[in-house]
Amino acid sequence: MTSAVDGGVPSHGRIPKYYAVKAQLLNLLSELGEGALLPAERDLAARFGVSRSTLRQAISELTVEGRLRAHRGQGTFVAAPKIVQPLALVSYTEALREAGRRPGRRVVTVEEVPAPPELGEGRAWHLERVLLADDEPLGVESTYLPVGRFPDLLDGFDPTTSLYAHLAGRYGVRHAEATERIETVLATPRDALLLGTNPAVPLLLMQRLSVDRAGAAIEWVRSLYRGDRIGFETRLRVD
Amino acid sequence: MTSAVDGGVPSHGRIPKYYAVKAQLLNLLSELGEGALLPAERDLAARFGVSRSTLRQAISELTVEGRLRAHRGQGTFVAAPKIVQPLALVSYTEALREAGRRPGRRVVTVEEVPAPPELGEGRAWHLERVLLADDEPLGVESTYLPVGRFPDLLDGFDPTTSLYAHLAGRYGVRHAEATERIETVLATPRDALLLGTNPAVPLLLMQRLSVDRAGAAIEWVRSLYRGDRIGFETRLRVD
DNA sequence: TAGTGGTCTAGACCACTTT
DNA sequence: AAGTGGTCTAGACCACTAT
Repeated sequence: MTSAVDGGVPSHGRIPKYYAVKAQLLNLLSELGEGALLPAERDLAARFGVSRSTLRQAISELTVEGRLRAHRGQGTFVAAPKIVQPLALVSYTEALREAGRRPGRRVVTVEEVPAPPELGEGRAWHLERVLLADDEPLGVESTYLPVGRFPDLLDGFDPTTSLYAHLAGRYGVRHAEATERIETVLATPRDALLLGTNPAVPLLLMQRLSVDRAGAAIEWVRSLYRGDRIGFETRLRVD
Repeated sequence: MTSAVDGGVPSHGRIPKYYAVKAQLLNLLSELGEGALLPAERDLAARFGVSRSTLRQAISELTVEGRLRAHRGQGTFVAAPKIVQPLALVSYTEALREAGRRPGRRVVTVEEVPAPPELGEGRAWHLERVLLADDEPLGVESTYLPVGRFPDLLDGFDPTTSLYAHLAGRYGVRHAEATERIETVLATPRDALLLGTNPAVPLLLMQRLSVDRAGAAIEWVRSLYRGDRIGFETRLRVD
């Protein structure tokens, strides 16, 4: 049986030229193999008989999908597969190690600011860090913590190490529960600089509000992950 | 305190022109308000003193972010806010009703196919449906179910209604647990047609494998949601 | 038929990296 | 200096929608 039930869906229109080019590029990628250098855009455009703009639209989509990686001044390379990270209350360090990658962090900002609304009134520490996997940017993470609860947070804390480990060790804090929201957004020029990508690449925006066993808000985290390099996995149970 | 710890992040380069245009458009959007018709692309390009291509790059990003919605032949409109759907083992029907929207489905395909590897050997039913919210496409969902377990699935099942309700009512099936993976991808021309969007819009790809209380695989689902119209929310607990 | 967004072209200049 | 990807332009044609 292969009956198709019509539902009012329009028939396939003509296929845009850049999409045919994308299909040809996919063949080329599998021939070249991971890590290989792609021919220059101007050469590929000539080979496929399209303008450079049209070729770039195809390359742009493959970049978004994580199949290609462009380096200004160098060229475009066939990329490695995406990382899959569990969606759970574990630290970035732990999760990445289990995925067989080398975690790292680069501190961008440490400052005290008015608390974001999610944490209520008062002041908050703002810690902004670029998350690295094998020394390459995977995401940028902004963590906000209430100053009232952690007044001396910065004493003896190395911001390139695990914050979760520090909170547990120094304050005995246990993350009990969190609400997390996931959506796609585009990079701002600032995000793009931090992530080493271009503004047209979609990111996974994750916003998390964590509470401890007493129900008090511990942290609010806003993370942007490169959609071309990472996906997330979770287990769902019936309540 | 507002000390910034240097982490080797490059200083801001020059801002691309399309990004300045995007900022101007954002101002315009808040003046116009939800549902308003935007001036034509050629007029906006003239107003901002840029080429139509550059204006379109700005408009394209705002479309991806869900702030604008383009209709070919009609114009571009200021969009409504994103839907937020809980990430849980509840049916689409239920979840959307709770979000205050009117759920709907449009059947694209009903067929019997070789089972996808996730379901093991054998044959599978493939049910492909466009998910609607207030009559507009929100996503496209492909569900695969083992024919061996549900041999007479199609008898007395209206594919425009809830599959979960049918499985529970006819077979007494309880979804006990699922593994779900989330990432971003781009639409193919076929997806774009089904979703009424253009291929440059990133989608949220969700792949779910559900098992019953006995641990047997019940279904494998591959869903594509429009990233400009929906986000997902989940609650995390420490094990 | 007129106006809209979607696609495509040929050419230009830029910032960046390598030689 | 030469080559790369990133941005931008002016103009063209298309499919679609409304009148």
